Amino acid sequence: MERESLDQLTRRNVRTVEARRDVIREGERPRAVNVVLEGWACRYKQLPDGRRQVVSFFVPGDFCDANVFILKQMDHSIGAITRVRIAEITPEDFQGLMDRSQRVTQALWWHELVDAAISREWTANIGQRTAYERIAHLLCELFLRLEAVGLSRNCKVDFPLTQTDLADATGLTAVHVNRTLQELRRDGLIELHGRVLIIPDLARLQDVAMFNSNYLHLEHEGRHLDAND
Amino acid sequence: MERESLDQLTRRNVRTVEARRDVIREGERPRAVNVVLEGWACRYKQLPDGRRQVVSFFVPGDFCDANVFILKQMDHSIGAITRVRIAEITPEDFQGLMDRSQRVTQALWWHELVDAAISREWTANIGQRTAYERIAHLLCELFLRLEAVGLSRNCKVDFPLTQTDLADATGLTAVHVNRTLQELRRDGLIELHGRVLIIPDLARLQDVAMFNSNYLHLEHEGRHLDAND
DNA sequence: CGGGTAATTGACCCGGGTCAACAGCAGTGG
DNA sequence: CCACTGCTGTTGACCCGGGTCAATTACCCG
Repeated sequence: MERESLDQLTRRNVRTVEARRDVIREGERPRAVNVVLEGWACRYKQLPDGRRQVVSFFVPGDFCDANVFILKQMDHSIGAITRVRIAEITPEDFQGLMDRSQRVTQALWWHELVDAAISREWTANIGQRTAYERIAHLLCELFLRLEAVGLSRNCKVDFPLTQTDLADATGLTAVHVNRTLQELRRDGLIELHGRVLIIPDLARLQDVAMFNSNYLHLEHEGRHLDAND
Repeated sequence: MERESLDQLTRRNVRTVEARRDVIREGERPRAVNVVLEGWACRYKQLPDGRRQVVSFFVPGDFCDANVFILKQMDHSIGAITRVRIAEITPEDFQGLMDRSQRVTQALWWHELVDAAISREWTANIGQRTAYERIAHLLCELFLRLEAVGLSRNCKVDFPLTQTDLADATGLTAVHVNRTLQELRRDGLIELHGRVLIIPDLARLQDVAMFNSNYLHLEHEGRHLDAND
């Protein structure tokens, strides 16, 4: 039942944003809760001098901040990586959703908590790991998240990020990402060509990345209320 | 009225944790929402090989994750920096709090959103800024947060972090933090001796740090329901 | 086939890490 | 009152992971 009311809302206001365009920009007033239905997007922050940091990726099923509209303005931008289809849920609809069902509210809190956990993991990733471990870690995370929403097929996922995207997300330069990806390939940990990523032995990749999936909290029932699963 | 019911809850189960002890450890099941009443604490994550990343600091008034008990286990630890007094709010009380008042619920969401925003800012800070900018940025943030809860007095705040804490929070080594603090002192941007931090000209420090306070969302009313203000 | 984006390579450099010694100072116990 | 211990801060010498700059080389798409 909750499933259905959510589905309904995500069908109402759908818009499409072209690849490499912004969904919403830092400084703007958030109008709605965005749900990514299709495609990839990212949050990013930009320093006055142009340096750019991607602070999270959105894959299908992800919410961009339940309740953002509580805040007066965006403190970061959301950009489309590929062309994305995005559902906008108005504050009223969103409130209604939470009023109607305790379970949906729980699921939304769950999603927020996981989102926060991912963000902290990124901080630790960038702060402590070497380039090699760091990229391996990010790939593990993305792979598992895609798998969780049914977007993997025998160790293979669609992977639209450029090396520049990876660089902006890991705090490295594109040149160094390039070299590091080559090492990962050479070591047989990944296959990455064009838009396809293959991780032949996830356990091994997790190992070198010191990846512990606990922060994704994949076992909880709450996740089954995600927009896509 | 909401103010009072919250105050009441934070008086009920208070415990004290000594400096440098853990409040709760990664892997444990979260039992309650923790509110820091007094002292400083931090969240941190530790890699299997010992590298440690502090992913946030808690100062008086801060909530450690509304609703954490939704999750099955902690994906990080919370450690006391100084001796801290912490109120534990049980899941039931917490739920009651939210059921009783829409405004409190909003304030809690506000707090979660700000917490997430801070976490993202840290990611960007570590990913993009130089050591000098990075430390300056962290000091700006902490100063403003302390000010917001009334813990500053003419440009001066109590500052119990060691250089090792700063190192773990910024992804630098303690040695380099030491050298960078000396530079900041030499440039007249900070005075830091013992447990006292003085920022004679905050605007100037913000400038070199490229610090934009928007992510703290200080202007919102919601913050006035924090445990300490 | 032309134009643009993304990936790759090479040469060189620097911010910050590492290692190791030492200084300052608070607490503690004799 | 002083020696002892342990933590925090400081300094110096040396090194390396990753950045910078600049030129190519795929690749994709119309």
